[in-house]
Amino acid sequence: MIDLDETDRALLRALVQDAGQSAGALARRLNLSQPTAWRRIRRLETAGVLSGKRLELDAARLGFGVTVFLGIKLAARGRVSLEDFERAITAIPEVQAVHHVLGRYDYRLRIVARDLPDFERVLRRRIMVLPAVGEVEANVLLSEERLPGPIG
Amino acid sequence: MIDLDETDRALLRALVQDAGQSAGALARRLNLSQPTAWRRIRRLETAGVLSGKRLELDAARLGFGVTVFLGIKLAARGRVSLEDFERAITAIPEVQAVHHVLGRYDYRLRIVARDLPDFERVLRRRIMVLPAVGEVEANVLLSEERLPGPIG
DNA sequence: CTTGAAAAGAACTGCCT
DNA sequence: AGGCAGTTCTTTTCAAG
Repeated sequence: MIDLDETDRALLRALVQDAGQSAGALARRLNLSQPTAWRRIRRLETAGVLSGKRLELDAARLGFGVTVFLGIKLAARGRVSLEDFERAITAIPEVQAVHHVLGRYDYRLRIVARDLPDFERVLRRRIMVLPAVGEVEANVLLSEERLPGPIG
Repeated sequence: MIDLDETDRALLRALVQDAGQSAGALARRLNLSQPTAWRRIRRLETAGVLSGKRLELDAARLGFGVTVFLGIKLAARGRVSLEDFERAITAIPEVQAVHHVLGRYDYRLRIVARDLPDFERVLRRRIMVLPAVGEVEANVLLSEERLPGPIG
């Protein structure tokens, strides 16, 4: 764990919103010299704070109009191997994210599908057929907003 | 909605995993010329498929060791304004994402906190005090894995 | 910590197949 | 559509105040 000053926080805040900005552009925005901004960013990368740049895709424009969050409680019967379940679930192409969680459910999945019939196919033929699956709860995504979070 | 050939898909697959690659680097990887790769990426940007590059932060290294998913059902009493609720919830610094969903819950939040006592503070003093909040369910994140999804 | 400058590389443009 | 060669701009690195 590293500690940041206000300038570091400002850099992170700017980069979390748009990672496509150059060190030079950030320097101008924050009234820093270009080498200073560049060195600070490099320091954060080296410290492992910046884990990577990821591309955000517009799923709807690619024909995937439906996003569903699934909560899954594993079946209690028998010894269920978490590794086997995770292997099976990550092999489903429509699964975008797998969260192992504590609480009412054991896993929380983010799934995309072309439309609701397509989602039903994924649910019935890919998810429900897994022997480990117990209770399932679904939430269909209407809209989402990402926020900077407490770092910024 | 746009349709992609195999080359576009390969480009997206590469970029989803690491958005920090230049058009030239991608061209070499996929046996394309630099201008071709560049033109295709630009075409995808113009079409709105690439909605942006976001920086992924390692929350734990920044001192935020706890991530919790909250499902919130709005209170039925009175007319609850979704806009008011969204305004209040997005003003909480610890909230990283707000999903408006259909199903057992109305909203699904991703929240980060320094530790469990800190999360309890956020839950009690920030979330539960909102008049619109009805039923709440929490899932503490143990581990997560992001996958390319069906586009790649 | 800054400026200035040079080397490297990326982005973009026309022209040609 | 795809590629070649070239120009322009930015990033990155280094040297010096």
